[in-house]
Amino acid sequence: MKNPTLRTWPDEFRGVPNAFLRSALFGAVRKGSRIDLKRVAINSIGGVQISYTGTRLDQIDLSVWLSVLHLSRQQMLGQELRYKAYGVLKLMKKTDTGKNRKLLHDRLLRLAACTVEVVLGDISYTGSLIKHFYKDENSLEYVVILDARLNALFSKSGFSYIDWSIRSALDGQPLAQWLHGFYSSHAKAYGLKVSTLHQLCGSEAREIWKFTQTLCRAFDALSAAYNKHGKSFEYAIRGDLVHVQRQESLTQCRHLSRVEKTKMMRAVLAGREYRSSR
DNA sequence: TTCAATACCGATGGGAGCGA
DNA sequence: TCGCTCCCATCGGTATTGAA
Repeated sequence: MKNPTLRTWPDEFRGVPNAFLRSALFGAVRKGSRIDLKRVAINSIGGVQISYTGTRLDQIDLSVWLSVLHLSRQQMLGQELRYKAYGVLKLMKKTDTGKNRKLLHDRLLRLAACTVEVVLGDISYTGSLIKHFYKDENSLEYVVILDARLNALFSKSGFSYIDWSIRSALDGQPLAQWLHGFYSSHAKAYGLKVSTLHQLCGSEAREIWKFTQTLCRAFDALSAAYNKHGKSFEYAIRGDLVHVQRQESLTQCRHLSRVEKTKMMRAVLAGREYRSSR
């Protein structure tokens, strides 16, 4: 059987499975030591079940993984893919320094050494995020092999596009990056409790008020990043509820438009009055 | 283009202290 | 007791410079 390729997306976006954006798999955790987990259930919503074995992943791991996927998206999964560290760092908008190269190597190791079990309806995936990788010492290239079964996580409605410019603008702010991914995976944002976000993002803050402080800073940063890129993002925290309003992407507008059209047709067929919820 | 060393910056959570 | 502000330690990231 011929190996599949990933779905493709424009250069300014990155495709990410919703299961990963709506869970604490790539958490908004602080810098520093990472704990090792053994088949731990990861907090998630939307009917996604994830269990994880390996070193705790963070937003930098997600950026590295997305960069590898981006470079691999038009090539056959399951085959050797070759990249220079310089190219990957450039794609990640990181400076090409010894520290960052070591960081890249460590993150690739982490992504290759983990095991993720994802179940979403009739879709499931068990395996590492990078099947295999090594550094070719002759050509100084990284040789990466991605599991062909990863393709299952990129079903038509199972993944989202995230704006790479906005994500890059939030570098160094893991919670803001997590929020960006989370809200990018929803065509329409709905009210959520602060405590729910606290669990979903995998924050290590022990007290909710402390997390709320960080959350406000992260939302401010996210809002500024959206504005800088000519888009709007507004939030409000009322009591323990978080409300978000943002400018939807083109694909999400199309999706919402399809949903609205279906609702309208059903209402017309049933002889009911139709009111748009948008 | 690749790699390394160094100094400094800054995001994050922890904890002390304070007032209601 | 709770919620908040402020300060601090940690440690990953950046800037700069230079060599191969």
